[in-house]
Amino acid sequence: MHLSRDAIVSTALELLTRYGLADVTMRRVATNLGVAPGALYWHVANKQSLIAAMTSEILSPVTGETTTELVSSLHGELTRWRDGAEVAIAGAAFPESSASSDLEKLFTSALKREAPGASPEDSGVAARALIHYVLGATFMEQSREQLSGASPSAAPSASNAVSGVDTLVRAAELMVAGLRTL
Amino acid sequence: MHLSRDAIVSTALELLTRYGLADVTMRRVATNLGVAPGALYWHVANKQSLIAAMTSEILSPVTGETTTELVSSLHGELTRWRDGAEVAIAGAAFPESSASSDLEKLFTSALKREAPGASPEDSGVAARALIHYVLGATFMEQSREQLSGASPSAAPSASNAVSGVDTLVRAAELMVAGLRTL
DNA sequence: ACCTGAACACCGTTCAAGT
DNA sequence: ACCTGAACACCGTTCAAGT
Repeated sequence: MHLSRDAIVSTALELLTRYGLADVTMRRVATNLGVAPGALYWHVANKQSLIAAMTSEILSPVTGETTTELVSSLHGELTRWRDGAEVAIAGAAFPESSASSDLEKLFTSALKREAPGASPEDSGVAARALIHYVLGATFMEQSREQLSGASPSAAPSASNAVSGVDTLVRAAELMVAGLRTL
Repeated sequence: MHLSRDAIVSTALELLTRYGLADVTMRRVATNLGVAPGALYWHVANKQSLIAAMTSEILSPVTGETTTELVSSLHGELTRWRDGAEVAIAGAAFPESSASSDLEKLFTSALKREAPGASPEDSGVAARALIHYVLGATFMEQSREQLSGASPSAAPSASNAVSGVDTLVRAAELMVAGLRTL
């Protein structure tokens, strides 16, 4: 059935946006491709590596020169997908995908530009802290959306005043200020 | 069978340390208590809320006056349990447990003490950023341990030089410095 | 009030056998 | 090389019925 790894990944991403991560199962992906469940395992090692591949796809458009831009871009790409942060957290924990180390490089070099005096170690620490913050905060943001049954594309409710892009950007500013003074 | 919510939670935590989160299933918890699977649902709403209760138990010993102490304490309690960070991330996303807001208060007040000039909003942002960093970094730490099949109680390998408590503490110092200068 | 029995509607993964 | 059929060993959750 000219099944391919790419076809599997994009079908998984379709199921993700339509039904959420809980309904992205190997069996449903297979059914959606008109194929037996076992057929997937010729192209993909296991479900974990499929999620890692989805993560790469989700994170690949992230760009930006400044940390502020990178933080907003990352948050934007995560919220563009249903359960995007949850996928990225699960996918980043699985190496073999360079998705998270690519992200780390982007953030680290932006921080080096904005705080040239800081040591490479400190820039790396700050980069990872910011990335984990965006992932974690966006995950909690999306979890609460799901519990309250709200649609993510709706007008931003006042309830997520504590989250949102603004506080993420503010964390980036704090990190840069810290790098400059230490 | 004098089944209770507490008994369920502590059995779940036993299974966690012995077999890992993937093997903490409602059915196994029930079997371990000598009870039918459905019996659990009289004391616990669902698996999600059981994990939230486990999270409260894991995070409750976290203490510290300074952010450095809090960061090490949080990292310590998470690594004391197999898959501790994964449980905490899943549990924190589920409200109804005050575990994560308690943690937020501890971190926020420590930051206020160390950077009294900062606004309450900034202290909150910094607190959440640090908490998410510790959770995320520890999760990746523990994921890699599992993949390499190493025991967590073994001597710290050189491979996790990038993670560990030191970089987490350093992030706390950067955050405090940022709060002081902004 | 609390628990059992039994079902419902699923999972991820493997692997002989086919083409 | 790539896929099917069919199985293995499970899941979370519900709910009538019992005590």
